[in-house]
Amino acid sequence: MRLNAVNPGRLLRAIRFVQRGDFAPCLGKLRVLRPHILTIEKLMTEKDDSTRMRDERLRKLEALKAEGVNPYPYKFVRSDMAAELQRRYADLAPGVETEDVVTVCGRILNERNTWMFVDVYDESGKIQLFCHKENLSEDALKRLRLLDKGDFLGATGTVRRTKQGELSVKVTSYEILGKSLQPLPDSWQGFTDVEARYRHRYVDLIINPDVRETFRNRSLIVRTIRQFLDSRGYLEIETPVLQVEAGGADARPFVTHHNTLDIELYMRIATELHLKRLIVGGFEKVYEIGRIFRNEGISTRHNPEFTMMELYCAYGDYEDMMQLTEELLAATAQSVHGKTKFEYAIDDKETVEINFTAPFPRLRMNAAIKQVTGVDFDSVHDFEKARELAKSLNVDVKDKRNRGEVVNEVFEELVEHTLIQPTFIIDYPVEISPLTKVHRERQGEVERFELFVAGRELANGYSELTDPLDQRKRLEEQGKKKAAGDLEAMPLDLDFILAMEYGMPPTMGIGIGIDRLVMLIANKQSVRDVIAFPTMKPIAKT
RNA sequence: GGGUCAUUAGCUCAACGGUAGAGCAGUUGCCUCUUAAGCAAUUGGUUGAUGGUUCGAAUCCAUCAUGACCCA
Repeated sequence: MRLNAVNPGRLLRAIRFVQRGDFAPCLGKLRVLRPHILTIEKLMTEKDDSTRMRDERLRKLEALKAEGVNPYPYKFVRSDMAAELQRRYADLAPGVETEDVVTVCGRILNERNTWMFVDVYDESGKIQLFCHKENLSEDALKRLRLLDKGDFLGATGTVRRTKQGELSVKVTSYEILGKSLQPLPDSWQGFTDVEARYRHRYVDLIINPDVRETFRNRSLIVRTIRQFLDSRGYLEIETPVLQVEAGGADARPFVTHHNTLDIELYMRIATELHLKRLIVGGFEKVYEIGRIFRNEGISTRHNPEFTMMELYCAYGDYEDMMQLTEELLAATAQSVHGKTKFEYAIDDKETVEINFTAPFPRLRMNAAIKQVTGVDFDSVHDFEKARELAKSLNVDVKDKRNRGEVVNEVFEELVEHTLIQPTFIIDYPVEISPLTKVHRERQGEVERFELFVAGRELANGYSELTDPLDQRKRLEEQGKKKAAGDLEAMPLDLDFILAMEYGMPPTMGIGIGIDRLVMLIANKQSVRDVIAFPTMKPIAKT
């Protein structure tokens, strides 16, 4: 270790060597250290910038308390929201003062001219406070200096519009409603660090108005779906998250443990099997908007927990289901945009207008593949030939075990990303659809559709398999896959089969990924932008 | 899982082998005035972590951590 470095950080490391007793290499240089000892001691005792800023706010907090002010009071009664005032006084001319007294409250995000002008934001928007010395007591004026950006404030005063045209409340009294101890990011430069925004979403929400907008839209979309379905007589019923077997989809579940039963439980990967039990039980229209958990990778398109809407309706088939889906999706787009067409940025370069106006085109999977590649899988019936064909298209199918998986892989690899406008891909291979009725006309296929928009899967629906004997056979096939090491294969849920043996009416069903739907309608490219608190790796403690 | 890039003050970013800087925020004055925005002064850093190379590392190398993008 050489000690002629003057960087305090390096010196500190040198000190550690000395503390360890390893000072032989630096004996001759100790004299160099002496002038820096003070710097080092300062470094070791002084706090970093963020702590000092917090301390500054703590100082103000104590000062407030010393003056008998409770910086965290119990309640505050306001007369008006900011946006309501902006509406009501939209025609008030610059420079005009009213005698209307209002009381507002919100978070301080900006201040100008040493607390003479204070921008307060409530959930609806902004209102400026005008704190002039002629309206405030000397104490109140002085106490303004104990405020910080980020504090919650309530204020009473008269409404006026300043000469510069800003609607303001001329403050006669104010009250601190919640002291902030943390400095907010710079409001002009913004808060752009993606990781920090997800980890500290509350700060993101304070600083970035479009983030609040996104979650308002998300709520609106979910509410629209509920209203749409409720008005058609659908019943929302909650099904278990904790299950002994996690079935209904191809995915690896999260495993958890029940202490008193001392058993492993799985978190659901779909709501399908329980909602269908409800159809057996006599409900004819059921749905659930619920959290699903899949133990998979994390990416811009995948979060381990996400929200899915699943719906089942007796006596309908997949054709009826597609029709309902079109109407439902049109309604969600309408609720946010007021129309069924909207812009979506597929990537940095390309923005398209997505058209959610019903009806969406239907295209058989094999026809879609033929359209893109020129290859017609309708005429290929055996596994080996299908595999050869896929290889000729440069699609890797070495881990595929049957013709259906190969065809699906070709579709996902080559066709899926080309489907920009809403398109129903219909008639899937039977091997990859263990819960779907076989096609009434076409051998080897099932009555299943998936809806693709902007190159991504958005929904998945079928004419539900209701034949218990066929169902048992198909799940036994899955069991073989599982035994062969496929971790995503479905388990054999014997109670589900038993339920079906009691008899089940023809049923249509669908699952719609709510997060992906919100991404589309809110024009977001990452699923983390539409999940308030996305799953993050914990930061390693050092 | 693989590749590329990123990580420097509270925030947004410079410095790319030679004394770690700016703007904003913060603090202290003065000023009762404003729309990024009054004026002036000023504090603030173990450059993500750990090792290594070097006379000298924010900078080069290795490993790790976290994230973004692309691929699987």
